[in-house]
Amino acid sequence: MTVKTRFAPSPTGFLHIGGVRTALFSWLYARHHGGQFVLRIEDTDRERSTQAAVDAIVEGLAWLQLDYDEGPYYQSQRSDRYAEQAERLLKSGAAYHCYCTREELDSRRAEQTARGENPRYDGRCRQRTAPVPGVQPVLRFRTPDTGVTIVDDLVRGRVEFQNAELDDLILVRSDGTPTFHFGVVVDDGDMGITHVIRGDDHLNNTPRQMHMIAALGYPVPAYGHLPMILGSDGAKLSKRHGAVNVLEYREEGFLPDALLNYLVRLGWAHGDQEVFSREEMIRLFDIGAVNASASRFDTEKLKWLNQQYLKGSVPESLVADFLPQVRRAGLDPDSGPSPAAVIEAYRERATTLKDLAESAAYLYVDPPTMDEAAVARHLKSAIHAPLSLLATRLAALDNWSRESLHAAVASTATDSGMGFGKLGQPVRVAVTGGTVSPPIDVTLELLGRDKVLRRLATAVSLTGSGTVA
RNA sequence: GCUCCCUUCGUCUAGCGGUUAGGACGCGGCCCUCUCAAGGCUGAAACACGAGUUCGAUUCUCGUAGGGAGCGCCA
Repeated sequence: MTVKTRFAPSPTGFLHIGGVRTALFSWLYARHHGGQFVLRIEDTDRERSTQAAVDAIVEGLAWLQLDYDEGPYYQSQRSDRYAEQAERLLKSGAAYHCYCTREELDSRRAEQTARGENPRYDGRCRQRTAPVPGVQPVLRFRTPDTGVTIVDDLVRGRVEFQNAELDDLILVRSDGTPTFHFGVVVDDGDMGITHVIRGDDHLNNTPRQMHMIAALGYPVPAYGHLPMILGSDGAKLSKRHGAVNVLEYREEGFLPDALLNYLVRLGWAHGDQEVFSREEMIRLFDIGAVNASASRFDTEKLKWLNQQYLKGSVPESLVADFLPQVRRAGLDPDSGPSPAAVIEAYRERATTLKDLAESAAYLYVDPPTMDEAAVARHLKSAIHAPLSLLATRLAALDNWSRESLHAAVASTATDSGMGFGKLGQPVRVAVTGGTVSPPIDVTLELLGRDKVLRRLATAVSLTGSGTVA
């Protein structure tokens, strides 16, 4: 049997991080087994579905490179098929018309709740033979009253449900549109889905869907219900926890592989391994090893992983994602050194591409923003002469390379009777405006001769003016 | 309320009857060092509770407590 899984989001908002994890596990399962992965848009709720949300889903999956073999299918385009299957169920007696109004249903539910019962449809229209004039009926599925339904869940194990606890679900609304439950079942059947991997909020719906899918004559798929992802405080993940929209992670400068790597470790592990390439994820993923308990989203660990990926990447491969970050920081990429060189110098001291761009701002802005406290501390009159000597030597340097720059700084320090660090830090402040940057030779090389000489000259006059103690 | 699910360091997790309960993030310390990082070493930090089963429970069973989900003509 060829494995076929699907990701079936409803386009009522952006693609959130929990959805991505579901998509990832479903995709991994398919890829691991050499099967197929389908994208299906569940837009039966026309009111809340938007094209913008569909676009965000497609774009998010594309960014993460979670590729699908079929789709996107749209439930809104399959109405005829649902109507056809509804008719079949009605004819076979597996479904029936229900004329109860919403008001009646609501008040009965209220009574049941008041009595401490599980609010559920009482099945009274099962026996009805004649239509009720003036009422447009819904179609309900006749769920068995007795027996148990066993869900052999891929992640939960065996879960039993008493059929008597299950009520008759609505398949088709009074306006003729299919409900989510019906759409899912018909689609999974038609599309030949063999493994349904989804959030565990659907576990309770599973036995009823199994009955429906069997009544329709489809083979019942295997199910795997994934635990939720919570916010760092243990509450349901929401906007106040920071980014929940995947595309915001791109804007924040995270790499897609890092995000996927982080997500795959939420609820799943392979021994002590933390870093997984895509190929390793596919090869090692085992849905049977997925945890049953919910986990919290920890941005700190994501950042660490992102840095691991930054360090491990070839700088050139990050350029395309880096340039937009430079622009977003209000900087002009053309006013700085080669992007690959900046990435090379910074990738092990940045957690995201965004902060990489921000920390490198002095390479682009001329003159750089000066940190006043750093200036006061490091650019004192005592450093005037060494700085001046260094400026002279650098101006005479005919090879602007890391090695010769390092030699120039070192010899200047020696000749000035000071240690390398005593000179290095003032130079750093002079040319970057701050106290933090890559090694001084790398920094000077990156900045280039013009900027370095200009900035040193400024510092030389500043320290020699007598206005700084 | 009813049904179902979950419970190992702060967090993500390994463990699948006998372990000094391991790793990772974060946090502290030390080393390295021109700053910041990175890297190396290192420290603190967990089996929710109570009964069983067993020679022996983190591990198996049942309760309790605490979390979560579902109970819509939403998905």
